[in-house]
Amino acid sequence: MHTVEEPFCAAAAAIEILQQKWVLHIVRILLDGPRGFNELGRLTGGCNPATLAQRLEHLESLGIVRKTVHSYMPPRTTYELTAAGVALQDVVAAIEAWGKRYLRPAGGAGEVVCTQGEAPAPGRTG
Amino acid sequence: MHTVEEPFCAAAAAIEILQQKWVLHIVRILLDGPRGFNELGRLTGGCNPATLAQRLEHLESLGIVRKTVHSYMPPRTTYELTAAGVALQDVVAAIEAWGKRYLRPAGGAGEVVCTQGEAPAPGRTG
DNA sequence: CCATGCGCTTGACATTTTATAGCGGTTTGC
DNA sequence: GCAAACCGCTATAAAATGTCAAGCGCATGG
Repeated sequence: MHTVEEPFCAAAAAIEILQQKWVLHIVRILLDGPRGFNELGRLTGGCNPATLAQRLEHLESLGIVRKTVHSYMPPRTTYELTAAGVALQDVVAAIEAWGKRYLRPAGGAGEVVCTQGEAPAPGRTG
Repeated sequence: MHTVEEPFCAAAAAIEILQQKWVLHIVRILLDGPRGFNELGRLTGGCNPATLAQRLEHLESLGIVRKTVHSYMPPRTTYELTAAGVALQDVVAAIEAWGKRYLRPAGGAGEVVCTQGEAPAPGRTG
């Protein structure tokens, strides 16, 4: 679609994959162990089957997720991370660390970053 | 929309913010220094003004980005990261490291993860 | 037996992102 | 001086994407 100026930016390329809706959630859940399709959908926080199937297929084609069919009937499948997928733990860990440090439980109107140590300014919105 | 089972998952909350389209790109660019609106749009790889404005406003309300209007006329505004925003460098760095390690320049049919170095398994990535 | 759950697809719908044009004005080029 | 380009940013419609609800074929639990 674009990306014509830079030869290859690893960060930008990785971001393109990870910023897709639900991807980071999927990885995060899978980091905890193999999961089934519906189980994964629930654990991600409610990813619908259509999107989940597409994300999973994409991640599988990328070699980040591995799909294992244990039996067609009754249907029993598990998704797990490959080595490349497990390596994303560093990313998820960094995100979680950031969240723990700068995000507060959110009262309801969206998350708010706590600018502790920052914002010497008098204004609000911190 | 959801999140009813867990009291507060920092990782999930942070992911909700970061997985929005262009957010990670914006942060990545801003990590390199303050930028103007249109400049930012170009550097992100072509984020359109409508989305960019919305993302910027959201990030600002979150306290991740700080907007500074130097002059209304001629219009001169700069966006830069707050301390919370700069802290995302760890996340971007982790993403970039992962990308460098597991992503290859992509021939054209989408990026492909290279499972080299890892995967002590006998078969191929499957 | 009937309801439920499994993995996953389909189709209609809602939300999000995109492209394009434009505002008011200053700067640049000729 | 005038036309064009650019600044930050908004409006609009169209396209892309994500969501919901239902369901297939079958095994299990009440």
